[in-house]
Amino acid sequence: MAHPTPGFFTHVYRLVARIPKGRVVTYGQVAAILGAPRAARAVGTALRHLPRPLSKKVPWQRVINASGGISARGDVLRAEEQRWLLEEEGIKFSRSGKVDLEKDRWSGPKNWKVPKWKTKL
DNA sequence: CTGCTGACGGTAT
DNA sequence: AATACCGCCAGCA
Repeated sequence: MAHPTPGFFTHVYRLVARIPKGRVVTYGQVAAILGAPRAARAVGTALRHLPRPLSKKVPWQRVINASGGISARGDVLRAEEQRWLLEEEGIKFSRSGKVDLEKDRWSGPKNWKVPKWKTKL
């Protein structure tokens, strides 16, 4: 079909693309905004598979974990780059490497319509 | 359909 | 504070 229903990953990319520079959101937040409050892990999976070409349009570095930290999960190189990119846009990290979510968290788009994607089960 | 795999998150230790 | 568990879930073999 010419207009296939966008999958979950696509919605993740579309939302992340709207995060303002200098602000951050958690994986769980992204999931909740998309209408799947328990799919935080799937959001992480989506970003892990972010197509190279899209990395220029999608500010993946602005998505962090619920503790305000960067999820390394083995990929230390990426983690370092992520922190560097965030500091580059003004985000400050505590001595323990945490972002101040109280101050830098983005609450999500205004007048947001929860999307729907091909559901399973 | 079954059974993995994670850039998660909450709880318990 | 740091680990360890465990439930969740979209994708994919």
